[in-house]
Amino acid sequence: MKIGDVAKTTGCSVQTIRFYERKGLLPLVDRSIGNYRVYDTATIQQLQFVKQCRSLGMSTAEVKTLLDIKSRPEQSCANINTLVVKHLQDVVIRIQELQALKLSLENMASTCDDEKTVRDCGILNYLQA
Amino acid sequence: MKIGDVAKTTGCSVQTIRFYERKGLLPLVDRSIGNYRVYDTATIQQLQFVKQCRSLGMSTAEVKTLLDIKSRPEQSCANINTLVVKHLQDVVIRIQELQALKLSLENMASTCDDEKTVRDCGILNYLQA
DNA sequence: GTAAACTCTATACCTAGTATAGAGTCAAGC
DNA sequence: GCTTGACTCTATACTAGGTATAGAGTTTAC
Repeated sequence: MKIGDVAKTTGCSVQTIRFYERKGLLPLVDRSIGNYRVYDTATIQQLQFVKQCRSLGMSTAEVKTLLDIKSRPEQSCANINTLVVKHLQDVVIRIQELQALKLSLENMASTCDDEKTVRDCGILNYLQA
Repeated sequence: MKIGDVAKTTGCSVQTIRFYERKGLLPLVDRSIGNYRVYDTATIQQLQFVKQCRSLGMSTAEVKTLLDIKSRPEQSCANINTLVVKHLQDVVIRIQELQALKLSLENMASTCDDEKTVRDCGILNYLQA
């Protein structure tokens, strides 16, 4: 399978696939005579794994860590749990931050309507306070 | 006031202040004989305005737009409201995305504990499905 | 045989800063 | 007057996670 086909199959762009390879999230695959990348099933599955992790908001560093752990199937999976729980905590914190932000913005938005001049704008007043 | 004092006063770093100047969020201020930036009160207030907007999650482009509008005090402030409401909507959408993400992560985390091997890890299984 | 579609590498761009290097400036102490 | 340390200057490189190009080579269809 060539990179364009892999892109269609997985929904990742061709550039993104090459980017993941450079980042070490995908192995250096074999090349054809014309120097085209040739993908095997295992690598395509790994790309789907990476994509899934990324869609769950993990950083490439986190994904790389997971891939490392994944390559040692006999060991304990405790550090996988740790990583996921840590990531989950980060998401919870981010949600809290954004909810606080939302309150501030709603607060601010309520101080003005469309029928004032810039000089008398409640929002601008809020922002300057 | 020199840039270091402005940094202390506002809580922005010296580099960030210069960065904002380059981005057009701050004017090109006067220079001393030794080519040091000399800040007046209005510019310091503008920096505080920028900082406040940024702390509300606005992009520098949004802040620049606000500054532009702010400079025409006689006009209607309708587009300020529009900008803020749009930004608020973005925040709400982001919160929803993160909440969906949180559910997925919790779901995934619940499929495994620390007492399995990597081979049998519920989380990895989930990520590969 | 040629044209279109594909792939290759390398490089630049994006956001919102942060972190350096190397040079110049200023104020205090001696 | 001279040195030392703290400050400032510009320019450049780096971060994450890609995206977008340029210019060259390859493959495929007709």
